[in-house]
Amino acid sequence: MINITLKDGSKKTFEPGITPEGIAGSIASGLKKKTVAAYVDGVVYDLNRPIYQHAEVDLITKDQPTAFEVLNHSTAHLMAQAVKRLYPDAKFGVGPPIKEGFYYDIATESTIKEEDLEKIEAEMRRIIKEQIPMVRDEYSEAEAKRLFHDDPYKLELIDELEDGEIISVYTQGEFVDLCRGGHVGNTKHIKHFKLLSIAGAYWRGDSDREMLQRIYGTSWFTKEDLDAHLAKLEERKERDHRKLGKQLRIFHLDRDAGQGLAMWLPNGYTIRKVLEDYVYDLERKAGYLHVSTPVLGTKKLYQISGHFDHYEEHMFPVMERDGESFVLRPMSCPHHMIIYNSELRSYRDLPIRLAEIVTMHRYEASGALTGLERVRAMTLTDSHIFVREDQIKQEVLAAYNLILRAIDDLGLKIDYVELALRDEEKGKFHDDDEKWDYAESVMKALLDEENISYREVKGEAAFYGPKIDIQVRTAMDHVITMSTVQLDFLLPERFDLTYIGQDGAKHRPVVIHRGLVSTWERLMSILLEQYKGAFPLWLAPIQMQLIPVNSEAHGEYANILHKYFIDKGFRSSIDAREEKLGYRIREGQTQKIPYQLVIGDNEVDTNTVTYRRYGEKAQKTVSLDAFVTLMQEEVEAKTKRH
RNA sequence: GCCCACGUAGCUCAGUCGGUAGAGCAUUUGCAUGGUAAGCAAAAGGUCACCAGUUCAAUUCUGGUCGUGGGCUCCA
Repeated sequence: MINITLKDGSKKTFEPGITPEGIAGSIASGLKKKTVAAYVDGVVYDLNRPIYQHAEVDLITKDQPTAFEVLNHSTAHLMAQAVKRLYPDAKFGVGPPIKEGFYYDIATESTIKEEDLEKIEAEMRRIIKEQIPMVRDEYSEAEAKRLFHDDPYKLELIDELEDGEIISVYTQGEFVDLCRGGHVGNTKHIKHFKLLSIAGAYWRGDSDREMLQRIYGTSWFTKEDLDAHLAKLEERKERDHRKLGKQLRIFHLDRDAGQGLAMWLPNGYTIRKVLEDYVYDLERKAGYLHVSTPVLGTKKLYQISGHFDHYEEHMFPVMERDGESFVLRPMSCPHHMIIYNSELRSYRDLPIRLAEIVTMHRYEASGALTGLERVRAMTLTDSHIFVREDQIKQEVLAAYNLILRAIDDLGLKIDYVELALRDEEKGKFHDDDEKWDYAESVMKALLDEENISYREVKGEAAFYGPKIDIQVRTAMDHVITMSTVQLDFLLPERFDLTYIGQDGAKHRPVVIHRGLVSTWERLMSILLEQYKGAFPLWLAPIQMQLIPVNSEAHGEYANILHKYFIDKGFRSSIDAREEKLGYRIREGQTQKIPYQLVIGDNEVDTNTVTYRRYGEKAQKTVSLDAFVTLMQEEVEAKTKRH
């Protein structure tokens, strides 16, 4: 007999060979139904994997995240079996569970088309009906290699396993796959799934290797969960900034204007200008000095900085004129270095915080371009802070706090903070271990002292130094780098930056690179998706729409109000067209204008306005002054509506 | 850049098993004048992304180019 200790501390004895399913069934039949797999001494066991030793067992029930992974992993296998039946030459790469489902990478001479997914789904249902058990076996490396002798992908994976690691193989009817597990034990446990899309994916994620066909799918325990997930995917399409950007006339892309070269339409530019003014003011109050520098610069400038050597492939090609080489700038750091050096600096001058709204151009791979999210011409509020070493901590922290403030004002949420460090890869980072060690230790110490929790990522640093990246999760569930604070000991050296210290000697300043809220392009895509196009009042391109009931009777008063609002600094519009009231209201609603004001006899007679807030059905009549106060307070509150 | 799919009016889409196309909304013009999500009618609007090939004939079939989308790679 073996002793099984359950999670709640209770102990039970079983015959050796008992399975997690058996343990669950011995406790309650309801539990058996809910159990998908189990942790046995910390290792995930299949529902039907026998246990032969004394062990601690923690049953994994359907409501746990691990259960979703197990289910989706098993569904990936189920799909692979179906694919193998339909495409006998198919070989398989990897097929893991992912956050919202699973995928499997497939190599076959045939091209699997979107319309084939239905056929594969049908075959999967057939296999479910066959109630095929998923049986786990353990192999030695040599045995496993014999088993998969005609599958180059599996052989490569086996080769990379640690020596001595147990190689487990799952047999599911005629289908055999190398796999770590765990699984749901039998195909009959898989019920509610859908294959979603087909895409290309490089083998091992390496763009030099062949491309496999990847099928994405998702699998759930209940039909309700599956339907809810599919509805969520639909809902995401409604939030897509490309769709909203067109509907609300925010930006425009045109093939003749250039791929990835977005044009801002009046509505979009209005929002951008509000953001620019907001950031300018925020920085001004935080002691930043604003500058402006050209979009074009010499190639030499970027050779001095080292950018050209590291990023030439991401820059537009060099232009030649008068025997000199020019490039479109991919960033502004070098210009700011030159500005710093344009006069003699004293230790008393530092820190010097230079800021600029910078337009820059980067050559992004054509396949990477996406709406406003990934473009080739972008504008961002960039800053370089020149400090003495003793000022690093206070200035990094101040920049960090400014970022927190801006993200909060925009109504966005930080997902996590990342500390990007270098790794050993040669040539990727500039070569000065002493400086690197120091810079990395300064960043770590600062985060630790301030109790900021963060994830360390090796190899993600800039070539000139470590960086703190602030990651935001978008409404589309993408994690993106919103803001960054980077420490740089390299560029000051390359540009020979100095200041005169208290001792009268020359010293080298340190540069802090700071990106506040990504680029306007990317920020706009995030805000569109975040607010589903219904912008908070302070950002809304049109804040109120005035609708006179009858333009003859009420048009004059409406016009007076309109001018009054404009004078007060609001973005007002008036719709006095000879159209039905309902028609004009509908149009304002589809444009998601925050306030609609209908002006009729009542309003003219009593000097009031009747408004309807976007998203609400109710109408309210208030005095003109009360309305203006309401608007001002809401603009002031930014995203925090009272 | 790579794999797959897609590209029809300003927008959203239908259609042509090869005989140069249609709807709704938007636009323009009449008529209607109204209290919270589409009043009625008419007109105008398209080299069916572009370039080749096959064919008596191509928007439709084939090839290429460009663009867009889903992914992969990349993202200072």
